[in-house]
Amino acid sequence: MPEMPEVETICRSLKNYLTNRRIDKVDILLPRQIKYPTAEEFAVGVAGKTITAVKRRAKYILLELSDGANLVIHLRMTGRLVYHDENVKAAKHDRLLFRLDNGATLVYADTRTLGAIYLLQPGEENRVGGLVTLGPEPLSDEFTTEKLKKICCGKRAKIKSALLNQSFIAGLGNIYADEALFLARIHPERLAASLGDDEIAELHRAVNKVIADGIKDGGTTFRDYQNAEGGHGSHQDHLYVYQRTGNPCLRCGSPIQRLVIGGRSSHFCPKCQK
DNA sequence: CTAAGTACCTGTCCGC
DNA sequence: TGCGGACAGGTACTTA
Repeated sequence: MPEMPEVETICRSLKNYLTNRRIDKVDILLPRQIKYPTAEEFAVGVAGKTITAVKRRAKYILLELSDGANLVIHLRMTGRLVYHDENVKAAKHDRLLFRLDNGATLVYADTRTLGAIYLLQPGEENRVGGLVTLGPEPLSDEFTTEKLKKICCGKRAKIKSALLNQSFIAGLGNIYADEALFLARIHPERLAASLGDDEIAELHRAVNKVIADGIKDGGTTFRDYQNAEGGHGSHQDHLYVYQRTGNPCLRCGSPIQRLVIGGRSSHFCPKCQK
């Protein structure tokens, strides 16, 4: 569900709520969401530890603990992290309840249960493959036009699929990939290697803009996404193509079309995007 | 190595 | 009303 702007929004709030809070204990309602170590070891490992920092890498949330361990959370499609002031009881889709030293509860809820949670001790950072192989992030110094050119060069994959590959660029998901391609006027089925220098430059600018706009709007809420306060974002009101199939292109008025590319639905303007 | 297809889950919506 | 199928902000695994 959440892409980089949604995860960034959540992390900015969590930083305020969680920094220097101690986890008294964790109630694990669905052990299989913990991928490493075992649920029992996880519970023992976090109990009594203080959260010293809240960080984000791509779509991963990292809670740094006082013993040097890292509590790593990936929300996948429907994961949510919501901070409650009180000692709440478990609701329908709640999977983990972190009880904090100030009486508050950090709730991890996940309808589809696809999310992944890890506790990594110092030296175990490589346990999470997806974290190790991440490419550069939009808006970072490493994500330059030149870098994007190198990423696309020689790739026979369609540009839409390439944008979703986290080892190429880290943080884009299905919404923002479609939005960036619309802004750059590039058809999602174009092969990455076929893009010219000017198109690469446009795409680089577009990726940075859609991600920055998404963060400014506090993310995109379609159904499941909630921020750390349980509220929603507003970027769904400013989308160009995503989930706008049949509606007029905001640039030329042509009906937006939908295609399945790499198993993911893709939305684009057949007239503007070449 | 790259690229594509499938599995993992639950819930909602739409057509028959 | 029920039932089947398509679909949903993602990634890991298998196959070619």
